[in-house]
Amino acid sequence: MAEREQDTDLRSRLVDAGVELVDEQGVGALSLREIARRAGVSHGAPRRYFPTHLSLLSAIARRGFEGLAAQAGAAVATHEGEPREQLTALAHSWLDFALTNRGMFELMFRHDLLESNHLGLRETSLPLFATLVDLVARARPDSGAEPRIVAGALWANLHGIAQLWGWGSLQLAVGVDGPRPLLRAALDAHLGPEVR
Amino acid sequence: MAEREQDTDLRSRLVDAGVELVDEQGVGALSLREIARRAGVSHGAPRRYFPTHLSLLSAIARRGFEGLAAQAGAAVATHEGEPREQLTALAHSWLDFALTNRGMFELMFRHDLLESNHLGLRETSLPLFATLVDLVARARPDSGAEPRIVAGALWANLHGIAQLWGWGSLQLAVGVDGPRPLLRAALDAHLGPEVR
DNA sequence: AGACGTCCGTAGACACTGTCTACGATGCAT
DNA sequence: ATGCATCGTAGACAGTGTCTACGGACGTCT
Repeated sequence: MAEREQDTDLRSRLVDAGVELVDEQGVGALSLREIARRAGVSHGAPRRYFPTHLSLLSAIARRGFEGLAAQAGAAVATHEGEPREQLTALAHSWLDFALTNRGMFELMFRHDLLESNHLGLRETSLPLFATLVDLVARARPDSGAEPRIVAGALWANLHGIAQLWGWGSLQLAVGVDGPRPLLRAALDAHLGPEVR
Repeated sequence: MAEREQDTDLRSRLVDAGVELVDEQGVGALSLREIARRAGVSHGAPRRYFPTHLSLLSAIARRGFEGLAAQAGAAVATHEGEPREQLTALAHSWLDFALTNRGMFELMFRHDLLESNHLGLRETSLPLFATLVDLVARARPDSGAEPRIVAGALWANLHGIAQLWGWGSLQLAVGVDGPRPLLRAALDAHLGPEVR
């Protein structure tokens, strides 16, 4: 009859509550006091573990980064040895994450709500970008372009599609039924047309 | 000795104050009361013209969209008849706007702060996208790809570069001195390598 | 066993926010 | 001059993040 997750430490309970909350009601619902209420404690309690509102939000966002990194890593692992396939799998995984966990994805890139130092950007985003560079280098070894540049542009493209599609700017203008054609166009553009 | 813009109507004075404010102090400073203070009126005054905080922010953002559209239009007009040049000019203009007016640019795409219907999205963003589609179609007439798709992907790419570069995620990972190489890579990718 | 000290959460205050409502003041039309 | 509509003021209300003082529970040492 013990109330759920009542006996674990408050620190992770708060983050759990925040993850649920952003999932159900979006970024706007992530007030410090609402998270505390959700966790069943008073509004001053979080201060013991998170000195500021932003630090709590950063911890919540970190969960998102970890989830995304795991999901993307799994997608890359399924097509070992085929860089091009790995890249498309990575891209699709990223987009799926953005469209499935909308609130969390928005939070993760609302850098005005995050402590850009403490957050899991260095620890999760950078290695992920490193593998992206590596995959790009192996997917098009003949090209003279610098892989870092291509990877950066591709990353921005991917992010832009996820973002713009997420809030409806693209389906209005482009008029397709899903973001997949855009993703394919971006991949073809940055990696060269697919060989088959 | 008349205080500057004291005699114009309050409606536009409020928007002016907001534009200045977001320029100087960023999106976070755009509270209703602070804008009212800046315009020299009480905190209840804006309600006469803007029923809600979001509607005022939307009016401010509209100024940004108008400015961006004007700037981009001018850039396109300088290279009439050369679609490829027009596209690169458009892209550079867009990026310049994003990096010069950082606060405004952030506001313009914070759709949680904007009334997505009333705002100048339909009136400014859509025609701009239409010219983008047109330019893409003329810049690569031989390609079999649908111009709308290519234009959508390119626009997402452009937006992604502006956004990611704006908050420093890219220069950290890619390690170049400016966003220009990324822009060039994106244009080359989506439009095919430049002929010279 | 008793006293002490540290940890952890509560509760209240403060300044600030957006929204709403009641109230004047101003100027124009009849 | 009288009425009226327009416009801005001022106060209240619920909500927010941060800060500080307080209480209670726990373990350790003498």
